[in-house]
Amino acid sequence: MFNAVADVHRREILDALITGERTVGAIVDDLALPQPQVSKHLRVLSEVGLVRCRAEGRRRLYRLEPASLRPVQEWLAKYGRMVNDRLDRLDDYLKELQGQGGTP
Amino acid sequence: MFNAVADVHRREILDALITGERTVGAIVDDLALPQPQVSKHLRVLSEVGLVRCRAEGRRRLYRLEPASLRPVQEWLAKYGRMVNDRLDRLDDYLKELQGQGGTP
DNA sequence: TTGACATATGCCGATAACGGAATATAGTGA
DNA sequence: TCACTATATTCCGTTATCGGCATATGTCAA
Repeated sequence: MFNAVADVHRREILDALITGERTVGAIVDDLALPQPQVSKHLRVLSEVGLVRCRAEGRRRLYRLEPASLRPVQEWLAKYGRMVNDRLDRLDDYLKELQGQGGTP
Repeated sequence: MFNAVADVHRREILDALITGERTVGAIVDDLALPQPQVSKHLRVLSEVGLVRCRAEGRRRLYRLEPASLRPVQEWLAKYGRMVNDRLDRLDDYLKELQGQGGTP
């Protein structure tokens, strides 16, 4: 799951699916990646449940299954307040400023 | 960055640092990992800025730098509403229920 | 059925990641 | 200085990953 999201191209594929269902070919065009690679990445994303496939004629429509991102979101949530709260680093900033002196 | 977080042990190390600064030895004890591995993981985390090191005598105190998680958080935020919004999957649930019938 | 299109799969080579064991470095106290 | 503790680094073997290419599978259209 975390691993699936760790790959840039996989994230790009997910991003491309935000707007809705998309054909493999459409994704290929969007990302300018070779088609076999896109298929392989879609397979990985599919295996971890981040994406779902629906066949329509000879094309396959992939769509996001964003609920599968919840583990990531939940893990991140533990840090969420700290990430946003810039006051956490205020003392660090002060220390750094003191260490460097006012004018370089 | 995403890669650093993709590793289970690295996530565990980060988790161990949530409560505050910690010695390498303390982390080793917490996670029951061999010390060289912990040091290596800390190096990786350090290189992407997720963690900061402070020397005190012969020990090194590592602490979180949670602001470095912001890229992850921002990327995830694009899906955030969908992840939480269970209504997104309502139609899926309905379809599944219809497909399975009421009583197995 | 044949041929064109859409997608998936298999195979290969290069490279990176991870774990393990040994060892190096650095600080501490006698 | 010497021994000891704490941490980092190196080397190595194994395994996973990714990209590229070729090819298989399946589907439409005529």
